[in-house]
Amino acid sequence: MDYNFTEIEKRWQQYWREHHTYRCENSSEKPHFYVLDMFPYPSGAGLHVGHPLGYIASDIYARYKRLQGFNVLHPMGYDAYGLPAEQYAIQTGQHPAITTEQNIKRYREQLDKIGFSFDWEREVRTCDPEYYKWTQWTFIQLFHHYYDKELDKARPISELVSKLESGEVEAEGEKSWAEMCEGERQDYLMNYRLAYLADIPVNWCAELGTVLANDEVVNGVSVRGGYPVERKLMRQWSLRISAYAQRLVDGLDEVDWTESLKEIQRNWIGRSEGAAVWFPLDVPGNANVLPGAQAYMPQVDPQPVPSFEIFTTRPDTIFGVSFMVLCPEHELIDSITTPEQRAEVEAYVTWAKNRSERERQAEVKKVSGVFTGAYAINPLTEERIPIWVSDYVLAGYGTGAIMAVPAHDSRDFAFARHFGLPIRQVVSAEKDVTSDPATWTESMDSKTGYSVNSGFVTGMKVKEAMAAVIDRIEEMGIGHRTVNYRLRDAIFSRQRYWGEPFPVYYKEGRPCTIPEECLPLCLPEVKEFKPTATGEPPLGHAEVWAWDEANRKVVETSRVDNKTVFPLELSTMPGFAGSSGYYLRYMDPRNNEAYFSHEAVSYWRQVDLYVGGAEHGTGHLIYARFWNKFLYDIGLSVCQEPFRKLVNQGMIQGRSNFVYRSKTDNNLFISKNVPGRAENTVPIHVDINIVNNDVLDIEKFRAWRPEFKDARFELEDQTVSGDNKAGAGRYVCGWEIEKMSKSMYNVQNPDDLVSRYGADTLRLYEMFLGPVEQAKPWDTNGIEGVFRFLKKFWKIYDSNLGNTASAPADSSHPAFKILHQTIKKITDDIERFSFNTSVSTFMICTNELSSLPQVPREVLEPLAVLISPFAPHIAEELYHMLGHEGSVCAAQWPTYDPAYLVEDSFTYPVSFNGKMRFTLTLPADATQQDALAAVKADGLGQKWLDGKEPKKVIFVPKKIINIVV
RNA sequence: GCGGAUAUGGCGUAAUUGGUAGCCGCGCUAGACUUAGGAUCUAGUUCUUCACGGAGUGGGGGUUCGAGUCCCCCUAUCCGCACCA
Repeated sequence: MDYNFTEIEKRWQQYWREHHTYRCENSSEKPHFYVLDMFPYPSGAGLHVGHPLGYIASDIYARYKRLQGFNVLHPMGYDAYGLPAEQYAIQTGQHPAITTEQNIKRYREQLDKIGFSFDWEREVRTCDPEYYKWTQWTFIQLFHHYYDKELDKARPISELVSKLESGEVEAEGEKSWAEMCEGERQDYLMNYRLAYLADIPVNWCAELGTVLANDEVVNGVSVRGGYPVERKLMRQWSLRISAYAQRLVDGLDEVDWTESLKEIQRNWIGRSEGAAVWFPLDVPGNANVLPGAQAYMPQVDPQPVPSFEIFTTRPDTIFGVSFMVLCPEHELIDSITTPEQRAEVEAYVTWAKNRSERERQAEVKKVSGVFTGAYAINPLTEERIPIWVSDYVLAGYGTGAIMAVPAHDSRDFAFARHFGLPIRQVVSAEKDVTSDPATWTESMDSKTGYSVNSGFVTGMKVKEAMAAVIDRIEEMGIGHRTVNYRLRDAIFSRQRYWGEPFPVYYKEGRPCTIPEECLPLCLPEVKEFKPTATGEPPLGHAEVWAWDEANRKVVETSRVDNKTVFPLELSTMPGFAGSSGYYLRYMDPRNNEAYFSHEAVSYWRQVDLYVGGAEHGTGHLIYARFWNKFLYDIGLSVCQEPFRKLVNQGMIQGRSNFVYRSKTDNNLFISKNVPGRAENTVPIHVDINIVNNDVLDIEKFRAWRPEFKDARFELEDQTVSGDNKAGAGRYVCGWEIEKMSKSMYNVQNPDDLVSRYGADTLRLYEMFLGPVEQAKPWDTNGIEGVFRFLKKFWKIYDSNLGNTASAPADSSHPAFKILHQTIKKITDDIERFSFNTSVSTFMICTNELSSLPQVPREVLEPLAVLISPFAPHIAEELYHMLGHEGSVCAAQWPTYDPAYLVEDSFTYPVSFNGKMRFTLTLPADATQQDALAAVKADGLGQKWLDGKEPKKVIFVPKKIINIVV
């Protein structure tokens, strides 16, 4: 009987569906294990071969864990809100819900064909009101919580209110809590809420008509679509993720992720330790009349002095400050600029503010700036220091003001050189040795060496000097140790239609959340998906989009009277909203009373294994960790970190094929290795589906496109042979690794491969390609080998099942040793996610078993179980053929018996001076003396010893014999 | 510029702890079977040499009886961040 994968796969997929084989319960005697894939955005293009790579790996692990007796949660769902469906809607008028539904259906069909063991009864979709109810609910909680720095966790905002009322905490700013009216109090609290509304500089993408989060912008253009992004001040919802910066850094120490991904996150969070220092202004006036200045009270002469705060990571270099720089947005600029400089400063500020992000980033190397005419006083040296304005100082980091130490900061150095400002060396690699900075070509940024020209810290090591300067500054009351983070709050509003509506309405211009019991607040219908004529988001078109406070329901927009009926928020939430908590919802996906029950989360706790792409390092994986920590703070989540172990599957790149068209004859195509081809042809992409092992199917090529119907070919030389001459007498195509894309005709669709080779072959082949974490080009050239292996594997069972009815096999049968070696290797490989070597091990095992006259069923049975995580369909069929009634999923993972693996002899490589010369088989318990004697007795040994006595003999039992002569 | 990763036959890769470099597969070569092969099977396949041998894991140096593996320097490619003070 032949291996009929089509029939087998269809049958078992149906069996699994009918028997709910992969249904998973929330309680069990068994230990629990949660295996999760990053859920996909269901795009119109369907699944390509890159998607399943991670899914196959996690599926193998999930199946393996089940066989080992774990209760495994292995769900799947869809990140269904997003821009492409909405862009499509704008172009065609097709409602994104319909497009999304169709795409999901197609994804599901494609996924089902590959034989994954997902518990589909737990499926979630972020666009489903039953799901996004809880996204909205979380938003409401974020709105009503603030970050308590003392307790280092989120607390209800009502606690802050009572503290302010009781006077336990004093309101910062000009007015006390008692003096504020209700509106002012609400505005004040907005500075503390974890979800807050504020006028902030946002990344505005005009083409997409929306703002974007920092991780959605790369090099000044949007990640989706590559459209230009500009800086703009807008009133937007944000999440105060920066409050969690330290915990997000600390948490990385307790998760099992790759070091590179942890580094990406640490980089993104960008923690830096340093000092905040107040520099007094040498300007007439006092703090009260200088907007943007702060008052500080010098201890010597207790007069409040107007000053401003800077942040530095190099307090030790304070003696080398030769100018100060303010960002163009700094409040102080206006009040300190001298009349002579005013025109120039204003022109510069206007220019700098109008520059797009892209220009700014592209021209990072260009130095620009202007002197304000004002001076500050170095608090340690009492020197007068000029204050400049430049856009190399960023408004969003620190205080937007710096002390410039050109000798030891490359940016300050470039600025000083450009404007001819003094450069003073205050750090030296060697003690007391200085050089003239005028001769330098670059600054000395290193944090090693000794302080020089630095008053009381001169001679100290940099590290000591830093501490000493901070101590002095703290004594003087002009600064303190502090930590800054690069991580900014996440902009949470999108001016789009296809996203979660905010459960928010506006009363006198101030946001109120709708009652939790009224959730979900469903996405309304709109006539158009574009912004409104007045520039409002698409929800501005909705006819039924107002909140009737008294009746607690959504009513016609026209009924807004701002007395009982109020306007609802018109923005929607960003893509990362729905994906930030989906892993928790899977634990209890049909719960209508709560996000998830306490019982469910107490049972599953966290994701034990998360598989997905590293491209989410600065987006989803940060947001989800933040979301989870917040839910932890309010008592929902039970673990601080959501994803215990994370495996990043490598990106699958496309492998494009080319034909070479003659430059002089449009119908002539010259094969790759024809001499002179390179100079006389231009490469043209050709559909990879009409190329096999880089050999072009000429007939299919002629049929591919009308302009090629009369194509003529110059083929490879018939006579050459040998390596790399695959196509003698045929047309050989060139190839290149590129992004998988329609326009390059290199997209490989898994469905085609499944129908040609079967899902099991596809699964094995994707794993065989190389380590899961490694990026690799997709190349079908090797799939035949894997397919041949499965046929061979099948044949072992097919030819042995007839003759195994007899007595149990003798345990000395050689098949047992092969089996137990395989069990050991496969188990090890799965544990370390080395699935490519697993496939290779199965091949070796199959080759060895095939060479035996017969294989006992005591070997065939565990082997079927062993391969079932990798190739579940064939495993089910073989298991069934062996006489089992149920699914192989109910079997037990085999364990190896070391008794079968003991060797009574070992073949030693014998080296002379470290070079392997020959091998020698000795008993397993041979000693060094035995080994040396055997070498001396051996003919080859005598030859290499050449009559000399060995100087040294290295003998490592069961490893090597090395003789030094 | 900073941070991270990678580099092994014609190709994808293996070598888990410093111990026979190249397992497994593709491709290629020769042969068997066949009307035929994009089927199946057998043997071979790092380079060089008739052979004995020699060389060989991006390049250079080092540690070691022994290095693909450890250390130092360099090169190339990929990824992330990028005026973050």
